[in-house]
Amino acid sequence: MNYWLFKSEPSDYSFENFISDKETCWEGIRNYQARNFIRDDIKINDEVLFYHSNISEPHLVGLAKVIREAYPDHYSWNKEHKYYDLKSSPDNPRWFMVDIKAIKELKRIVYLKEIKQEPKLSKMILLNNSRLSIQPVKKCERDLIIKMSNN
DNA sequence: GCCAACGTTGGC
DNA sequence: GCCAACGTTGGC
Repeated sequence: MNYWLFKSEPSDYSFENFISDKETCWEGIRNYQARNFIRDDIKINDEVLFYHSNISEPHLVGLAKVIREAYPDHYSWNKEHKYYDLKSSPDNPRWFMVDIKAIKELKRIVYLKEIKQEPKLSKMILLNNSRLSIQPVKKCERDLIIKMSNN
């Protein structure tokens, strides 16, 4: 099983929204690196750390698991949709999504500030490529974050 | 709201 | 295939 971090701006889609939906398709990824993780690497039952970005105190807020592997992001060929891409089509989809299911809120929110202060987490992509919205997390990193959230 | 970092686009 | 211009992300 692998671990991932998914970012979302709470003003777009918060963990609270997600909890009330129970499940969601992770649509709208329009970055090739993130797309490749979705298409090639994210597997059923992988665990997702849900991160709130682009707010005053960015933080990890909850856990989810993958319940459906990559399938084409059909919004990408819907002209009405915000994430429409001229170059994507049903015959040749450029973008993909996975479905995830909410597991639970973390016992306690873990702030970016705390992650930065923890030397063992200094290699996290979160701290080194701040723009990647889907990123792998090492098991040891994930375990430490869970531990932090339980304290 | 600013702006650094980084990804994408397109002219050459 | 280079790289300037431009757009977006996201921390602050």
